[in-house]
Amino acid sequence: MRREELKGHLDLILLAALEGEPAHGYGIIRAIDELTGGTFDLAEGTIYPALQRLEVAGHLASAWETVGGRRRRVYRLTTPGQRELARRRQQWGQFALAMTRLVETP
Amino acid sequence: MRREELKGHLDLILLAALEGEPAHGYGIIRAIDELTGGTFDLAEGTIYPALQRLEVAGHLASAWETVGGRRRRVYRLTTPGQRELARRRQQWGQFALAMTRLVETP
DNA sequence: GGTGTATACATAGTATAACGAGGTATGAGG
DNA sequence: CCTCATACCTCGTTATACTATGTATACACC
Repeated sequence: MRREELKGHLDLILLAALEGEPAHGYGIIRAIDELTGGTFDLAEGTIYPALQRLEVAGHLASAWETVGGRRRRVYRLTTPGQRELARRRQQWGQFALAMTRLVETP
Repeated sequence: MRREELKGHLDLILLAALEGEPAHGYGIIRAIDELTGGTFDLAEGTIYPALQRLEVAGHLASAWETVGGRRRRVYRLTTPGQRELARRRQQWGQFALAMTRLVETP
């Protein structure tokens, strides 16, 4: 899938991915790939900078973990991040509704 | 609405706007604004270059018209443009479905 | 012990496209 | 005349997803 479409929606995806429980970048990539049946096969160069942006913005917080001898940076949703997630969810709903109105075959 | 979200979706919007009958840029802007209840209030600097891109790509064709003493550049959907519209509609469906799966509150 | 694969992180540079700001011109209404 | 709506255009900015590349560990296989 052409990735230009993702612009402006990636943050919502990542915040939503971390809603339930903390996770690390590589794991998020695979989870998204699996959940969407391969529709979103995100590059590492897409995810890692995006997670960093969200942490700088205060929406995520990270901590190092070691599992099976490998280091992971595990991200969790902060309280401001939860608010941001709600805000973006609503925004997505509005966007999708508008798109549907414009694009639906009458 | 933040416009970053539009990236990659504007072409679909414009092709769909021209599906029924030809229209001109300024009119398309107002039609989209009205249909979406103000959610998409697109700037002229967004629309005009986009229409030109689509014409260069062969998906639209344009002709000058004069209505009430004012010149309009009227765009119509070409046959390749209709195929492109169908393709992008399907793509949007896939995108929206994937987003819904990732973002829906469980 | 070497090779390949999956896991896991990171960054530097590029490309693209929507947008902001500015410019031009006509017609109608007061 | 002045303002407003109509109608077009273009240049420069900016945000951000992506490509390419590099690093390192664990594990299986021969």
